[in-house]
Amino acid sequence: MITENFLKGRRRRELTDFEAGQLEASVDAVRDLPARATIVTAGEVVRESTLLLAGTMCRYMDARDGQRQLVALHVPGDFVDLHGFPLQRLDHDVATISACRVATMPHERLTEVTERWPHLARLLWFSTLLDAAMHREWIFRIGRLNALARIAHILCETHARLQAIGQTDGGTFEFPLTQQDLGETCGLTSVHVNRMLARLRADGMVRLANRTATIDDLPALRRLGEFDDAYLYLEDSLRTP
Amino acid sequence: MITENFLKGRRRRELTDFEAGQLEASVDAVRDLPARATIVTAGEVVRESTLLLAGTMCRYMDARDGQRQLVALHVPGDFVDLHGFPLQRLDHDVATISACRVATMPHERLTEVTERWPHLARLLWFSTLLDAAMHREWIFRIGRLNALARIAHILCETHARLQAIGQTDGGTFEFPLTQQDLGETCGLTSVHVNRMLARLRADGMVRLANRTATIDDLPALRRLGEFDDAYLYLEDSLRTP
DNA sequence: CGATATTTTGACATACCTCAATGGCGGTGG
DNA sequence: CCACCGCCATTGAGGTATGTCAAAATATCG
Repeated sequence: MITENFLKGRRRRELTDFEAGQLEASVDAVRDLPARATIVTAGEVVRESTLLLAGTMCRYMDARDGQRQLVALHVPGDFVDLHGFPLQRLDHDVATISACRVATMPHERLTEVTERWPHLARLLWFSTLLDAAMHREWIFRIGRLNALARIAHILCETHARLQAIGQTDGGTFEFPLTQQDLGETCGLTSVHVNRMLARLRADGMVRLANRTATIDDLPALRRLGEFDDAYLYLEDSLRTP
Repeated sequence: MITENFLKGRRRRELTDFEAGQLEASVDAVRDLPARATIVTAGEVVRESTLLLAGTMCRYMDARDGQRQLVALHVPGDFVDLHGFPLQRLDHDVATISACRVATMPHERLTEVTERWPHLARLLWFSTLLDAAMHREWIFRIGRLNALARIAHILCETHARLQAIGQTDGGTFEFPLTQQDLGETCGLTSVHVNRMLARLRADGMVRLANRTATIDDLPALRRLGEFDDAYLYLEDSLRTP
């Protein structure tokens, strides 16, 4: 089921079977993408939107000196470039991190569907505002937390999001980011990320290896990262107080 | 005209007179707020949305130790809490910086209007995605630029946004943020902001005084802050290449 | 199995923070 | 209208988290 993970585990997800069907019927292609492939470039006009079915993707911006800043990470169920539907063009690049499977929907079709079904339109709008809420949390993370806490925070976030779509096994989940990537999401160098990860490992909080993260002490990690999942708008049953 | 500045100067602003009228008719109150007043608290259920008519507002989040991180600044024409319409509750606080005038619209009314007029709905959606685009730029600014460039960047952004609504006089515009506030938007301490502002002044780029900013060398400031206004989605006539 | 990307480690540099004190400006009340 | 008070800006000295550069060790991929 293509829309299986869309808004899964979110509060107010009232996506009816009918609406899910409307979305499915809007899909014009399902494709497999290799790791490290760019699918949208900043400034380019976007004519379709991409729903991530499997794998990890990211959105990023480049500084003049070529340094990269990630502005979002995406997990299955996310529309990675739905912002391009109302905006028409994107201000950033979108790329895969791991190999991915995606479904695409033409914008014309989304226009029809949203004009016809205002409630579905509101759900799509809602999903883009979840991105915005995560953006805000990232501003907070980078602006106010130190390196150790930033890393703790993004790991908690990813764990919570994957848990919501049933892709965790206790504290273990796929995490295909390199330490370089992690640095680019946290505003740090890969060298410093490496040292901080060593500390988290030594303190018995998390281990990263083989593109897999294992959280050994979630409460401690959440405390350290000042992580409160309210901004993810999850169902109460998925939240940890 | 209450909606005068809404999406003013934005590419694809096709807000018709009729649509503007529908929005105006949705207003249930126009109010004046004092400076430094909080109007929405994180977690609270939001039942109306607020259009800023005059003054400067902000959205922010607090760290455990009480440090504050601004996540958005708002100028006239912005819906400061429209995210609360699809999200129902907000993950951050919303407050005034200067004294402000605002118009409020009940969510029930917005639901009616957007269900009836899908095109207007798309414009409202668009406006929330402008916020998201600015959020991304803030992530980039804080994650990748040094202190001097961060300050240059936010000043360029504010100048461009105020210029779009006709509230600049050449390089001069109202800027009611204290150096403390500026630090909270850039992830810096007020002491360091002070030193950086002194440098920008000495280099003949900007002066801040009396809640007023004066940009003396915009090209240099843009270069320094790596500022490219593409993410503001302005009409071509308002852009500087 | 070689080639390449990623992680790890060390030594050193620096941008930014912290603490603390002083000075200035604006707003308020008498 | 002046004087005071409080917020805000400014300056200095010293500390620290994080960056830079470089090399070695290890994992991954074809």
